[in-house]
Amino acid sequence: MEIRRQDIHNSDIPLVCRACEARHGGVCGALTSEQLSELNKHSFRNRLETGAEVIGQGETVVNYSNIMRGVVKLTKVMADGRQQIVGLQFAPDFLGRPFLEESAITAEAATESEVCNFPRHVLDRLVKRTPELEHKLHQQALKELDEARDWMLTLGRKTAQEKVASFLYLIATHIDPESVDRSAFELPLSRADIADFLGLTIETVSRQFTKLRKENVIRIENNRHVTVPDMDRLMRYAGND
Amino acid sequence: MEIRRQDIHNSDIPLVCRACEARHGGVCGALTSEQLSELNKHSFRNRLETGAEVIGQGETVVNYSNIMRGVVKLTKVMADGRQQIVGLQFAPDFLGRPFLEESAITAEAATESEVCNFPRHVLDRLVKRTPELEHKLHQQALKELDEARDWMLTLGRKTAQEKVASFLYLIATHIDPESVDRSAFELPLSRADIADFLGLTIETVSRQFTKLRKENVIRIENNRHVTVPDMDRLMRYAGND
DNA sequence: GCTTTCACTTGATCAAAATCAAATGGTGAC
DNA sequence: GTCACCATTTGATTTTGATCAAGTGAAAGC
Repeated sequence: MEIRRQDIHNSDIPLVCRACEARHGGVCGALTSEQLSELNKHSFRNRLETGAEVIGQGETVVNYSNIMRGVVKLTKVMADGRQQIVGLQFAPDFLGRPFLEESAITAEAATESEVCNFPRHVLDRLVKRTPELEHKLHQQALKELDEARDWMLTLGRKTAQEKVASFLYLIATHIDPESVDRSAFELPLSRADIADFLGLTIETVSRQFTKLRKENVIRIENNRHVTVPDMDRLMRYAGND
Repeated sequence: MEIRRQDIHNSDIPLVCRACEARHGGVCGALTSEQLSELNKHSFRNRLETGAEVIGQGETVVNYSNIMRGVVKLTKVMADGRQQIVGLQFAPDFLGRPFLEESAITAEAATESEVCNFPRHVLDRLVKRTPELEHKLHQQALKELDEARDWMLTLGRKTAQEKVASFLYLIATHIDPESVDRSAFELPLSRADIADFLGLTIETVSRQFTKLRKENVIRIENNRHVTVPDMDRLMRYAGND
């Protein structure tokens, strides 16, 4: 089902939206120029330091957001502090759980990021009047569901080595959607975050990195910069044949 | 956001739909009587034996379904046969992944079940014309996403005992939505399926059942019938404080 | 009635990852 | 330059759950 690109004059579009990448890839692409103007009146952008919280588990949702730049992690915590990252969102993803007052997860910036926020009630009103917008949000939810289920297989059935390789493969294919060369990238997560994403400890993550490095599956510089000489080989290590 | 119940005369509704529970709880509730009649022309019901496959991983999706009765498990398999259940669907859930040709998962009956099937292209056409229907499907996708993320925490961070307790709690609260007394129920899954749902082996699942039984958290008869004397206690064993 | 089969349980041993502990290496403050 | 701090790595040991193997019990077939 192809979506017809709306023929809108750039001059009708709010200034800040014109150069926005999320406008075409993200949910704003479903809006007419008037709707965009309306939404823009209530929206504001902000920069997030690494670790800055967008919304906390159990808190009342005030805003939805579009990620303009950076990586946002979605986490769940248990009462005793055990933590699991249940999703990673990359620009230009929509951030938020429509139709619920209270957030079941914490969202926080994994890297220095920039987001564009809209009040929940404004977007909710817009969704009711704009089937195309609901369709976009529906597609986003389905994409996240597919990703969550893929990751459930990783969490439930893969070995530590396969998990770490799966993580590297995920980052390689998601960090920079435009880039042709996916063989070199910066890890957006610390070892502790990676452990929380994979259901492992930081020690095990570190050991598996060392092992993959010694087997020449990856090269690592400065802890964060990774090079993958053979992506298919990494994929095999990840158990995705 | 409350959805106005459509004021439809029963006489306009297809005979088979009149007594259908999924009509109000499920996606059909979003349809007018004409739309329901239209959809009904192309739909058919069938009974599924335990283990019967609704759709296989990698196959082309021909039908969507509503679960009328029973429990359907959604699984993913790796090339070497390792398997993970990534979702359990209970009546009257909608079954299917809108907008994708190829299924990323296998869906099969965990118990003897009954489903109502509609051809994909018929429902897809209806979705485009019926925002209310897309809204229902969107809500269903979001519900499944919430459940998937809850389960990711279970898979990634809980101990074997907490996992088994979490499974029992999940079944207790989902198997019979109408029932007030949730303290006695039949397990819809074999030990092997439970292991695949929890990312464990059958031996570990069995041992944890024995342990929970010895600690009087549950009682078990005939392997499948479970009684929970204290649901809050089970919840604590599941790590959900 | 007896055997076969299948699901489940129980026991013994093993291995993978967690835990506990210490070392390394880089960065920023002074 | 030195110190303090933090993230990461590496090493030793322990624990949890997997694996291998044998048993039990109930239902189905002959």
